[in-house]
Amino acid sequence: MKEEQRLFEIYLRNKGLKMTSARETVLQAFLRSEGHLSAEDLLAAAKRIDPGLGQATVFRTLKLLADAGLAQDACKDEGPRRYEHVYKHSHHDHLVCVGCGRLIEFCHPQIEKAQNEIFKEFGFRATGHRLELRGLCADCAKTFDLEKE
Amino acid sequence: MKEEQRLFEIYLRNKGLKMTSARETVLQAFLRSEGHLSAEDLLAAAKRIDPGLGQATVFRTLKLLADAGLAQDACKDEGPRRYEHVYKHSHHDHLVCVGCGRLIEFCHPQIEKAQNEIFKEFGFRATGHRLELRGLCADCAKTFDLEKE
DNA sequence: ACATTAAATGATAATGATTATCAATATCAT
DNA sequence: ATGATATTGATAATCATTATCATTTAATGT
Repeated sequence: MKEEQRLFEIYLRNKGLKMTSARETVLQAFLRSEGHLSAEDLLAAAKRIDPGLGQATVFRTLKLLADAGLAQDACKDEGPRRYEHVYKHSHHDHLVCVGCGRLIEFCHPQIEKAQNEIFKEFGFRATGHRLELRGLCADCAKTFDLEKE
Repeated sequence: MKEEQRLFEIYLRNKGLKMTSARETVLQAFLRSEGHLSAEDLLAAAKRIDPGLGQATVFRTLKLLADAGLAQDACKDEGPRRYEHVYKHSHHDHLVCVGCGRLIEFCHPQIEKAQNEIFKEFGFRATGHRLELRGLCADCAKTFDLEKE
């Protein structure tokens, strides 16, 4: 809990930015949450702490959190952008059903390894990666086949 | 060239939709293009074929193309959604520099293989995947380190 | 503590991308 | 050709995000 706050403070200081109560509120709301959340979600959560909080501040702070490496956006094709935790949250990739939207999180060390090879190959310093597999889950595949006939 | 058109026609027929000249125009424009293109890009290209074409039609048709499996969206975090070719275009993954935006396309058979294992493991029928590695290219990493001091 | 300076805030307007509406038109099966 | 229905382009509407701006707030130096 406190560790992330410290990281955020350090990040802000290095950038010549200020730690404000509004930013603290947003950070708290973010840390208490789980899963993929949009700016709107986070605004709602943060307003439960400070009802006077402005919407724009959430957007702004969310960007800072991402830049600070505490949040990253979880690539979703529809709707608003969604963020997820990075710090002290084990990395996972996504398997999503294009039929029903079911989302499975998985982790495949071999893939992670291969990715690092690629970063090295192109002389990149890794900052993140995102792997999204899309397909039909067993149930939806069944339904889909029936529709075809 | 013609093959994609046939596929699209079949797709439309199966869905009870109609092949119209507007859709043909959009498809032609899409097939002639390369790379990642937004709805706006495609509208511009399609208008060179038929200046009277409406913007909404491009959005609508692009969705159909994606649904038909001819296009898929190339996940980009900023700006409008962008689509890329699927059919008869070899799959590639993306390595993007968060500093300068440089985009490298690569292909790593081992990763592809591992992905198929995951689909199998969860009983999914694969329809697509997207892998995006993000980092700093050598040049930007250098600049970045200097800034810190 | 206090003043100073620059950044941050919330409200609101503005933008950009996408989607909904709708009357007129075009397509397909018959 | 005819009729049923999908499609069109124009426009308005919506959704997410960003810009603007007067006021407030935090960090720094005294």
